[in-house]
Amino acid sequence: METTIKDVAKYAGVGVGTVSRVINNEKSVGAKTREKVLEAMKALNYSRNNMAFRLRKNETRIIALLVPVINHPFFAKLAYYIEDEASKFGYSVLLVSSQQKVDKENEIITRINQREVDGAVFVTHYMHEEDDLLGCPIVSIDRSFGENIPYVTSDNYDATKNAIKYMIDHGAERVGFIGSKPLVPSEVSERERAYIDVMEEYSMTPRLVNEVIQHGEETIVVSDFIEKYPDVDGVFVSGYTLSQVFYEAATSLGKKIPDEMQIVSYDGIFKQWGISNITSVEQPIEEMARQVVRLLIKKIRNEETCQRTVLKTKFVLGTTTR
Amino acid sequence: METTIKDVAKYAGVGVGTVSRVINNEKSVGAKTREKVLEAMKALNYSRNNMAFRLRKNETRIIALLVPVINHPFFAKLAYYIEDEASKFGYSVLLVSSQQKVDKENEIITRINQREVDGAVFVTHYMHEEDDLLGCPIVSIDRSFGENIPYVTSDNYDATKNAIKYMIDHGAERVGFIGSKPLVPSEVSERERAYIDVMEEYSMTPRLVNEVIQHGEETIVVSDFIEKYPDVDGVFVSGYTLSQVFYEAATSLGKKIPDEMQIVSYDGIFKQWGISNITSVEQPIEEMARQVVRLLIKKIRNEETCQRTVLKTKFVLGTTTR
DNA sequence: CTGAAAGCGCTTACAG
DNA sequence: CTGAAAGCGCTTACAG
Repeated sequence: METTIKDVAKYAGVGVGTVSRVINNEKSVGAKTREKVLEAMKALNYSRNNMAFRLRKNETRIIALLVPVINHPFFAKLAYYIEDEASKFGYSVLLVSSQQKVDKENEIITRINQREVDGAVFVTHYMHEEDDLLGCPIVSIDRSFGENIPYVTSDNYDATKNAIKYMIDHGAERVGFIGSKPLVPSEVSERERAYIDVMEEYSMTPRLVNEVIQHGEETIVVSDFIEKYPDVDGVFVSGYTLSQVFYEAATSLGKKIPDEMQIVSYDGIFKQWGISNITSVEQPIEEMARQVVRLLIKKIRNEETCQRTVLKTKFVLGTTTR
Repeated sequence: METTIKDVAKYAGVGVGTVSRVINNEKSVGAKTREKVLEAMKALNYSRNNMAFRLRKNETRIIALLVPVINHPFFAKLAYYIEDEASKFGYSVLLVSSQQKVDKENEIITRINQREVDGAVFVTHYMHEEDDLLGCPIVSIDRSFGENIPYVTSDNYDATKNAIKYMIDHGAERVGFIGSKPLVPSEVSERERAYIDVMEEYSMTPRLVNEVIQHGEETIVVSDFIEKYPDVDGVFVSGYTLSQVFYEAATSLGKKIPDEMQIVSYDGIFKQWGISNITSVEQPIEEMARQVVRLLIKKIRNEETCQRTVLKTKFVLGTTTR
């Protein structure tokens, strides 16, 4: 039905090998022969069957992107740049949302082992045995699954420290921290550590809530925090959704921002999404995306990679700090 | 290197056909034989090479999703539900951002013709010859490329009409319309038509800007509009980004909303993205996504499909109407 | 119930 | 420069 290399060969009166060579632009083909083949291809409207190509070459030229949800500013932006970067290397991106379900994650791991993809970017919240993950090269963001899995992250510790000090320098005296505790060892935990260190350095009492938060439970955690620490006048919020919820909760409680309460968020800025103007530590998402793809390509090609890449964040002033 | 069906067969002391039958859960295999094969598979840590499988079956079990950008609430949400629905049918989603570039779109069309995917969802703004698009089944959103390409849309005309009447009923006397004109015939144009019809019905003067807007140019168009029609007291904004920009511009111009100016947006609501509370015609994105996938699966299976599917929107009151 | 063989559409040594 | 042939790892009639 579909025209194959054989049809083209017959039409052009050459062998299939020759057709293949023309398709792949090999120089070792006579001008006249090439001409004939090209004509035949056009006449028969031939296009290569990539499934066969891939089987033969044993590569899919596809990488998987596993995110908790794509429907989220951070991951959507990440996906955008990952796709863009991957396409520069001739790779396509298979999108997989784990929906924060562990079996969904395992499903994709199975498919990786079945060589549906040449490699994968893992942005995920569950534990996996490193051994299960060796079906293909993997890179990750913000966390490591093991020695063989490089990852990209941002300067969580320093950035958080600076952000908190900024609030203190600008008058905050009772600074709190609210975050969603990662389920697994993750660089995100550095934010909490930074907070605690600053509190110690300034001899301030920590006002800290850092729990495992399920998607949708942000509101509860925020009200708990506000109830527990009604006197805070500066808050570091770790994470985008949380910062949105916190901002809304604080304003609807009648807090004057930033006069009565300052807010800084890690990851709170998505101007293009029309989101409110919270002072934020902005992650270099584009750069993270591109780096992670380049790392993955290197892994696929069996080249040396750096196990941990730390990128610089940017402190962006909004209207929620003095 | 990787263990194949042959290795398993040898290990289990059976033929490769038998192994294949076990893998595919065919009943016609003796219990003991099955046992042996299963053991061998486990012992050798076998997993099927899907590239070979696909070549043999002539299907990739992948569908492509072509969007202008994934980094946008509407498309991200769409992608989320498309992936979810597709996975129910055993399909994966290949993500392709056209970045609003016509050559990027053509690139993916080529790849479709190369049988990288079994089908595609096209959400795109450029013209394409229907003939070029017949490499595999395609479905679309909001527009039709031709008789062979079914699409899903929302009730643009009725919803817009109702929304505008709502503003008029609530006191608006000089109602404007601002939108981004589609480059191609699209159901989105029904919004403009609805606006014009209402203006006529009420004998009101149209205050209309509907241009082709490049990504990033929204601000200019909005200021043009405001300059051109400084007296509007009600505006229908077609599209998400535009509505964000418009809302910001209006407030920063000191317009009292909704007292001096009402705003209704098509597609302006993305609560989970922390976006402001604009009265909106809300598209049933989840349902659109699921329908579009089901249509595509039907096309792939050569079943009958409905060429045009119209889904109901919801009018959601926010704080920008009286 | 099971094995040997053909074939999916390509690529790639191997000869010439 | 080019053709015939083997083979990528599967599935699936075909015989038995």
